[in-house]
Amino acid sequence: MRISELSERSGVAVATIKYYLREGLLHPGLTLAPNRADYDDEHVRRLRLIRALIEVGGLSIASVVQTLAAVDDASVSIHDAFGVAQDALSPATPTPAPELGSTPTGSNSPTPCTDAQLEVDRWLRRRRWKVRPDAAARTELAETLAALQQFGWGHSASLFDGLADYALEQAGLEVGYLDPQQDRSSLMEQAIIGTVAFEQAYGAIRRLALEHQSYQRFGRRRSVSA
Amino acid sequence: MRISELSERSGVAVATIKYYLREGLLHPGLTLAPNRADYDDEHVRRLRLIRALIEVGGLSIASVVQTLAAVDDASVSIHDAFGVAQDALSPATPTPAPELGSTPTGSNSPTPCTDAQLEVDRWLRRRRWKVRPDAAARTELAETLAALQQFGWGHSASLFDGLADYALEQAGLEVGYLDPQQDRSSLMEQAIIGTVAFEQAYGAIRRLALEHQSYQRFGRRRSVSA
DNA sequence: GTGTAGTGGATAGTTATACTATCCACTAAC
DNA sequence: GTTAGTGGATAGTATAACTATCCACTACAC
Repeated sequence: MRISELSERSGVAVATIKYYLREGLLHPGLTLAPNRADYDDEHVRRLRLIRALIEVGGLSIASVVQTLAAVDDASVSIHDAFGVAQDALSPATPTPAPELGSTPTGSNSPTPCTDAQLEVDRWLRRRRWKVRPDAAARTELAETLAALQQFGWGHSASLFDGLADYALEQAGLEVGYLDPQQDRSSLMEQAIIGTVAFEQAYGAIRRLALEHQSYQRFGRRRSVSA
Repeated sequence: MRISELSERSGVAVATIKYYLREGLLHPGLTLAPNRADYDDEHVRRLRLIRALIEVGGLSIASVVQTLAAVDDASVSIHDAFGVAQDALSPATPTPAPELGSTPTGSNSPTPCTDAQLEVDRWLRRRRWKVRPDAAARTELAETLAALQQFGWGHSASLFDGLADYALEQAGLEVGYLDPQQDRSSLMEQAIIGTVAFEQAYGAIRRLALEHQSYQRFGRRRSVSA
């Protein structure tokens, strides 16, 4: 298959495919001649996965590269690949804080992130969840906890207990759905798509549910004092 | 309060505050002289909200503008403001598809999005959820359904039934937590932060739970055939 | 008074991301 | 033997979110 056919079949522009090849998202085709290379169904399949991660999961190209590297590396276990995919979904440490005293942050921000971080770590220990100490989701959760605290949504991580009970159950179903007997790359793909797509799905469903519930509670009332 | 003090107290750089003023995210201070304006605690508070929406929720500046406009517009009901915040959280219609025949998409992509869209709309009707027909989350959910279908995660929206039952319950708790007696702007802020932060929190918790469950199922095994 | 740090406002520049377009030597098929 | 198309390289574009510079001016210290 030539690049133009790959483009047609995947719906991805030729220039974009070339870009993905350069970035290492897509394996190069079999070079038949200096200006002739052969692509196959694996390339179509890979492009579908790439587009799904970008469009559905909102991953950056760099995150996709990392994720696909784990998919392709046969020495990475399914479990470890899950970890990579999960970190790729976390919004890439939005708090680098390069330790410069030049930032306008004076005596403010009494490291609420660290407080929340400790709280989250303690909470995870109480629940006996086996997660890497450096899992990106830990930090992410600590940041959302800090934000919720600031705006009057309670102070302790036990705020998340209900969510966690349900998430554990749901994650069990999702992981259980995967068949360890099928071939490794399909299993990986399915696990990764599941990780990103169900997360988006839950977000969307939650927003629909919130809209429905807020209609029940606040609907038809045209404003609430000033 | 002068701009430098506002910067110190909020931890946002002066240049960034000026940028937010230009973009209309922050109300201008009270102008005392051509080069003197006065900012108050409301500005500090607003900056905290803006940063939380951007850092925790990952919203774009444009989405924040829209959300804050709803917060400030006293004629917008709480319920409608929820809708605005929810749409701001959806990843801004990543499928504009400007109807150009020039795109490389030939006869492929048998509008799976539309099929999934119909399926999602039917599913919502079955559940009797009251949501705007143009809610962004509908489209988003349809897209994730299409992705899940493509990768072998089942075909019907009933895949989401469990998620939806739980989301409904959780959304009820969340909306119920809001006190309609408190002043409008605090209520709005709390509702909006809740919408964005709990969504991120659930995502993070879900990833932690997935990691835990995948450890139980796949951990210690070093790869699964090739 | 005079100097100077800081201000508000405008405008221009920067960095990063994700493409998109152009160029070119070449070649396979008509 | 022409020509549409290819692979590969390189350059350009668009957008987002800042960041930096400039400038006339002014409040306050001395």
